Amino acid sequence: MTRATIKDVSRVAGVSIKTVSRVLNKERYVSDDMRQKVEEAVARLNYHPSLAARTLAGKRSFQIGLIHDNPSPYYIFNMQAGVGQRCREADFRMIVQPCDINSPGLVDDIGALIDQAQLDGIIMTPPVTDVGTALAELFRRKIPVVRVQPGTDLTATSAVYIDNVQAADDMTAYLIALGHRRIGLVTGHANYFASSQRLTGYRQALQRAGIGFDAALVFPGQFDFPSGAAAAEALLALDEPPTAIFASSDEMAAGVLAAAHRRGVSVPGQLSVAGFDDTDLAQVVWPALTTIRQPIRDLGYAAADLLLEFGERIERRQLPHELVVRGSTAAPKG
Amino acid sequence: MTRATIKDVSRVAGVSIKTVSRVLNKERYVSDDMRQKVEEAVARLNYHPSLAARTLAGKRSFQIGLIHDNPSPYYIFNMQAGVGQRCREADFRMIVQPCDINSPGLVDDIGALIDQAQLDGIIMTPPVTDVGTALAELFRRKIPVVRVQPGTDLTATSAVYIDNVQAADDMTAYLIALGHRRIGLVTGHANYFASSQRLTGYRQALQRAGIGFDAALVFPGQFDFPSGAAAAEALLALDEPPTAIFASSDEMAAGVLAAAHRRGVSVPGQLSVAGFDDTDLAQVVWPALTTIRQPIRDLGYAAADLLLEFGERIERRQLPHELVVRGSTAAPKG
DNA sequence: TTCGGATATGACAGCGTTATCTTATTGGTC
DNA sequence: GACCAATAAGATAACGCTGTCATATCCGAA
Repeated sequence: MTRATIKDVSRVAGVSIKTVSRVLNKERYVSDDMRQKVEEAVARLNYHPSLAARTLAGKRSFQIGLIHDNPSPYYIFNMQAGVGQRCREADFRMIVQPCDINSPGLVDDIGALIDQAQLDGIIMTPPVTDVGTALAELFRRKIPVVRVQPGTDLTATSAVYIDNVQAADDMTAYLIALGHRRIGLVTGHANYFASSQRLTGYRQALQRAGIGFDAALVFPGQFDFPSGAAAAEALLALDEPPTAIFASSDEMAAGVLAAAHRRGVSVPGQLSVAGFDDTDLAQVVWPALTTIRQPIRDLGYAAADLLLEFGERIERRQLPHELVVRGSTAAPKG
Repeated sequence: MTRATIKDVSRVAGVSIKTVSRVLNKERYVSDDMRQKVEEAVARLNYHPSLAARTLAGKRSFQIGLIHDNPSPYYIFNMQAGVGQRCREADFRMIVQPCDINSPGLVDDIGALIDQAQLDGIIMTPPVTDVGTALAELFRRKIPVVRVQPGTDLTATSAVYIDNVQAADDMTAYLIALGHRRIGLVTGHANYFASSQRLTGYRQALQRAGIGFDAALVFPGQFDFPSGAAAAEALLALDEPPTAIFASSDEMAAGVLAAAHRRGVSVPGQLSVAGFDDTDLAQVVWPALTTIRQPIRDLGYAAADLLLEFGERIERRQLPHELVVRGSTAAPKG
């Protein structure tokens, strides 16, 4: 028993294959009578149209690509979940393509992907969003693109994002409100525009509170655990150490926690620690992290939605973030 | 400028399209002369064959599916990375399909996926591996299947796996060697066959050491953080609490750590804690977890390899696990 | 010298859809 | 009552490849 084709359906339903095609594609000018006959035949034969044939014959492939170079399992998992759900709703398929933004073959790989699979659209996540050569290639091919949290050419493509500046401002202001005056900041990887945005938000909140900016309290990180731990070691070794450390990712915040534990510094008693992202990690370390919830899954859903709803038309959508207070922050001593 | 087709290549190279096809598919009976001409033309035109056309015309689709219903971002991320890498090497594409093993539409969804995309093979991860109806559907379609860590019908399909019994035995024996006699066990979700296998390994090691099995020390978990914390609370509240707790996943071990922290029980001073998997998590909690390294990425790579190398032929491959000692375990006091 | 298998290339049908064009049929308007 | 637009359905040609079959050449053995 081989799989049913559109011809089988048309024979069983007693109509032409074009009519079957019309029903499948929800085109106009089909009588209810015909539609019903076709739908019955489809169900009876358990017919599923061949994507390959649809792609070859038509202009659409019913597939979109998700391109990323992101080492965070949590981020990718949730992004895929969001994009995947929207795809399922539209009966589209999601092709996931990890890549390496430093590879010389990056642009060719992306081009090959689009050519081979005839993708209907592309979603990119940071830091791929800001690779100029890759963007140029996509423009050349005139393929609809949605970028998640782009850092450059903001109006060149559709985009979904959160307000990183405001988010970092919120967290910093929260720590200030608790009574902290010396607040350390561990920044993120320089490849990510979000890193500098968060620094901006941090400075903005300090300034509003009339607290001077102290460059000695800002330490560069890579978004990962070791760099968070290293930054904390350095910050805690200062003559006048901070009473709170705001890390630009939960992973780095976990590193800060580990460094504090190692040094016998109690959290939040002697040191408040804050993260960013609200990944699963935030709730499985001890104490649980005060952090900024970034709706990664929703960002993915929204990205796919823009692609499917608007295609080439450029649209932008900002999603809300949220300050989540848990056990890792408290008022400073004294 | 529209994309190049095989006709363009054949024209530029001055050969028939069939010869181009032969070169592309690395078939026999092509002279070096021809091959070179074709390759030059392919490069010059930046030609990438249409997957849709290849799938429609040929017997293969150059796509395999990865079906999972697994809530662990880390597991999925690494599995995808492994499968994805092997796919890239073979110029195949990976279609990721999350699913819900409790959904009544599961079997239909899988069938639709295979029909629509004409997949060349399927990889399944636990617990989907052991859903009888889904397996039956795959057999009906005679599609090559590789299961990762299957729990039932072990010889029905190709499979890749680690020796869970031995791994749990190794960890338990290690704790015994440290001097522990009362060792708590937090088991995994009942849907996963690995859960009972690990219990078997635990009992096996106890028995070999002449330590009686105490059912009060075994607590059911769900592989997640809250259930680990709950289990630890219960175990630590016993009249005679264990000096070590072996959790069947790192997430649960993190829960155990949190419970210990909350109760002021020092780790590893008063309580040793061990996990399973060696996910990223193991190194970002404090203290870092002693655990069993499960080569998830390698399992994915091996699964794809079996599919691509052997197709329908049933093959099995066992991969090595590894005991990783970190700071969360030590000899018991006294 | 002849024959046959291995090697090398091409012509062309067909895969299962969608797109285009054509052909009714219907219903409202003047 | 004639005409035109809107509606409804079908016939058939692509789409870009692979599979099949036909054909040509080469080389070594009988």
